[in-house]
Amino acid sequence: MVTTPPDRPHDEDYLRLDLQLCFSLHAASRAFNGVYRTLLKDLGLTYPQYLVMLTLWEHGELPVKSIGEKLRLDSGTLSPLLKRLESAGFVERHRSKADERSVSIRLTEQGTALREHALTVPHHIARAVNLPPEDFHTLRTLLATLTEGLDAAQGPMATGTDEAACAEG
Amino acid sequence: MVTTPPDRPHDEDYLRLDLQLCFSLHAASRAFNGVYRTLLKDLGLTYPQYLVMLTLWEHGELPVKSIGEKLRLDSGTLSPLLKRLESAGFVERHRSKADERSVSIRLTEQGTALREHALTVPHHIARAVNLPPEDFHTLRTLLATLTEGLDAAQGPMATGTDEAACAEG
DNA sequence: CACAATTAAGTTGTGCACAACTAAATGGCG
DNA sequence: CGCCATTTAGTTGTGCACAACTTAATTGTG
Repeated sequence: MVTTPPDRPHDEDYLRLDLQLCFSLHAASRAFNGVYRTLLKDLGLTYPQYLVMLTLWEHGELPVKSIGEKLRLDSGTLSPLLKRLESAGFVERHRSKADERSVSIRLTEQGTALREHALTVPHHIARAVNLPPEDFHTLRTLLATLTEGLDAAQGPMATGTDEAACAEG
Repeated sequence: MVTTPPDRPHDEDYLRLDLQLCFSLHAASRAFNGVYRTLLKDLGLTYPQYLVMLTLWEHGELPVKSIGEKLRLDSGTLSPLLKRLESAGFVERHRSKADERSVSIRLTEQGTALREHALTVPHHIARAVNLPPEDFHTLRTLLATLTEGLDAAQGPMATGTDEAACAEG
């Protein structure tokens, strides 16, 4: 009763294809996360915390909202994460004088210093990834296209402002 | 400890590249998850639950371990997930007679019937993704290569850190 | 046969993602 | 000015991922 004669490309084949892409993306994301977890353990950072630190190292002091826009994370994720970064001693939080709704995130000395240790991370990752630069670029472009399409399909873009990362040169 | 490389061709650029790939993958994964979340809401499934159901629809009754191998998920993730699928009425769990350590997961009638509703999901996804089949294939291949490389790098792990808990086989 | 090692599933604790909500500050409008 | 919608963080609750651990069944070895 399970076997269906698929003379035409039946819906069930789409389920199979769906599983393949879902799974690939899901697995790649988790594999990535796993490698970073190992590498970042010494730094005392998780993978999302590392993304936040990378953003701060690149842009300097930022309000929570800007970090959220750049990384597409909302306050429900960022608030506790930043609190943990604060208790780890890597960042400071203080209310903006100009707009007391806003909370600005600033690197501490320790947070700034951590960057030196983080510099070795990309080397390890690059070796682990082991993709030719050209594939690397293709992958990143495809992922960006995919995300764009999915975001558009998901809902009419709430924010379109500054539009952070992924402006590769 | 880390030996500092004598010459360094702008480590900071690597941090930027790292952020770009991390972010692309992370964002794509979450965007994907978001679209599925919306589509699967009607079915009463989450994205990982959908992956499990796809696996069961394709392979029929499976022990927890096999599901874990196919989806690269461990019991810590699967046990509660399957318990939720059970209380939703989509699967049944029962101990194997042959090996009482093993728990076999079987679709209920309701779980089997759900497949009919799920058949529309890939259409929506395909439209949302909106990638040419060729790009689609390239993406999947690159992701698989990436995962393979990362998984390989994860196991043997030869970083110069103080990690000494390496099981060999 | 007894007993240690292995295997399968489950449990606990931490952290992230996200929906839905609250609280406080700001800005617009009559 | 007072009032209300909006904006910005933060909070709560659910679910997933994963490390570390526990429990029970099976296997291997003496």
